[in-house]
Amino acid sequence: MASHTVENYLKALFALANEAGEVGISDLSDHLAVSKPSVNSMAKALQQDGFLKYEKYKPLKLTAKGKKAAALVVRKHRLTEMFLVEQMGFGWDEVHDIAEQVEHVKAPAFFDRMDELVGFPTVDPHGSPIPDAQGNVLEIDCVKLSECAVGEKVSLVGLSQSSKSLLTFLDSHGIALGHTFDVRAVEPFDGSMTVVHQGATDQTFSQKVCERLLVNKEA
Amino acid sequence: MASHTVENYLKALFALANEAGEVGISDLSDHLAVSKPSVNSMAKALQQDGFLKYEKYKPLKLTAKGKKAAALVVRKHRLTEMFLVEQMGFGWDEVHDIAEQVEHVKAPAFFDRMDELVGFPTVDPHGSPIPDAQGNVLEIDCVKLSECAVGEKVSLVGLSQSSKSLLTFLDSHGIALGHTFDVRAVEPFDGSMTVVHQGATDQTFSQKVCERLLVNKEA
DNA sequence: CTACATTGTTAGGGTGTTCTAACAGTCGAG
DNA sequence: CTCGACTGTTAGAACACCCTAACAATGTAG
Repeated sequence: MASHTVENYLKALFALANEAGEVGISDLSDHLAVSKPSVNSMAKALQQDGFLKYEKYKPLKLTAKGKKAAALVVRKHRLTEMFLVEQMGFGWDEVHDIAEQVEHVKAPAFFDRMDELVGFPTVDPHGSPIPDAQGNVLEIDCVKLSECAVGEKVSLVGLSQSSKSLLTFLDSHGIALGHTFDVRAVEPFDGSMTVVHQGATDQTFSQKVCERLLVNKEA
Repeated sequence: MASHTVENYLKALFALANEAGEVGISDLSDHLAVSKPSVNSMAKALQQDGFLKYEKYKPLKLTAKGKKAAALVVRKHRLTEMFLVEQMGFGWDEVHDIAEQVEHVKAPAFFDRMDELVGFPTVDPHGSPIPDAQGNVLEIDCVKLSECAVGEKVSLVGLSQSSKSLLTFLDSHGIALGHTFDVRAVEPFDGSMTVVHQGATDQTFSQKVCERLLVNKEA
């Protein structure tokens, strides 16, 4: 139903709205690498189709219909990533770009079969939740590693805005989802943290890295 | 490189040119369900890009570049079909429409991995040859069942223009690639043929069906 | 409260792909 | 050899999406 382009706008809206709920034209313009006038006119079109609430000079807000449509695109993206990793043997740092394209396929059966073959997962290879077939998204209970205090023991459950370079960095340090960290020290000067990885090796991460690691405080 | 649309034109050109080598504007117009003026202007564009030789009022001819590009699209399509059947458990009658969309993905690694996972096949689930990565197409040695004479023993190696309804028909008669037929009788009135299927059951097919079944005379 | 930086909007234009309506060329049947 | 049927072409317009240039609104810092 929705074009390639519309799906991409919805996905971006969904991603940017996560916390705020509201998105500015410029945010979208940056995120999609498209000019502001383009976003502006697309905003009008999306409102026309009932995906968006839009008033001049006001931030954009997805409607219920828009949220659902966006979640279903995200679902296709994340199921594809999961399938690429689990069934096709790709690395978690290789799958994003491929999924970006496959997600636009219009064939529910294709994604349903992927879902089945990877065992109905709830999170993708980067720990992001996979919306269900109705477009409902499960919230994951986690905090940024950068917000943890010395002495806490946590495990990695996800990444915020995983990028290829972050994934490569993590790979090169032998870090994967589910791994544990004991927070040993936080450097007040630059916010870098020293942790014990998997109860074995000491590693130090910059604040930039720590802000991207989503962890779960262990029971 | 080539857009979605261009890939579809190339694929159609490739399919229609198989025997003739030359294709009329109207053929493409019918095959792609697009108006003749649209085909006309696309023909000019494709020539501009060196995919096509086009002169006013003359049939269209793919150049070497065009043939290769087309073969590579067909390769993506057929590899996808093979993957859908072999790895994802779809029926041979379900895969065409999905592959039609997946074939446009621009990610060589994705198709290379499919190729590997299904064991570098040379034909797709309908017996059509899969062009290699350089765009070379292997010719398959076969004739139409309708051209066989009484007494011949043949095996099914492919289908010409497999459509969903043909595949469903074959499924419902328990017929699959590799199955054997002994030609028992040819009805002169309507060209229908009676054969022994898999050395066991007698079946009668209309001429329409027999023209679509590509078979190999057994050694 | 004004001034500037940021953000958003309008106007106008470009490309790719499609269409319909009208016209022109080609080719076979008589 | 002409006529009609078919095939192909031109002209003109639409839609989706993108852009730049110029202008307007907003909101914050002094």
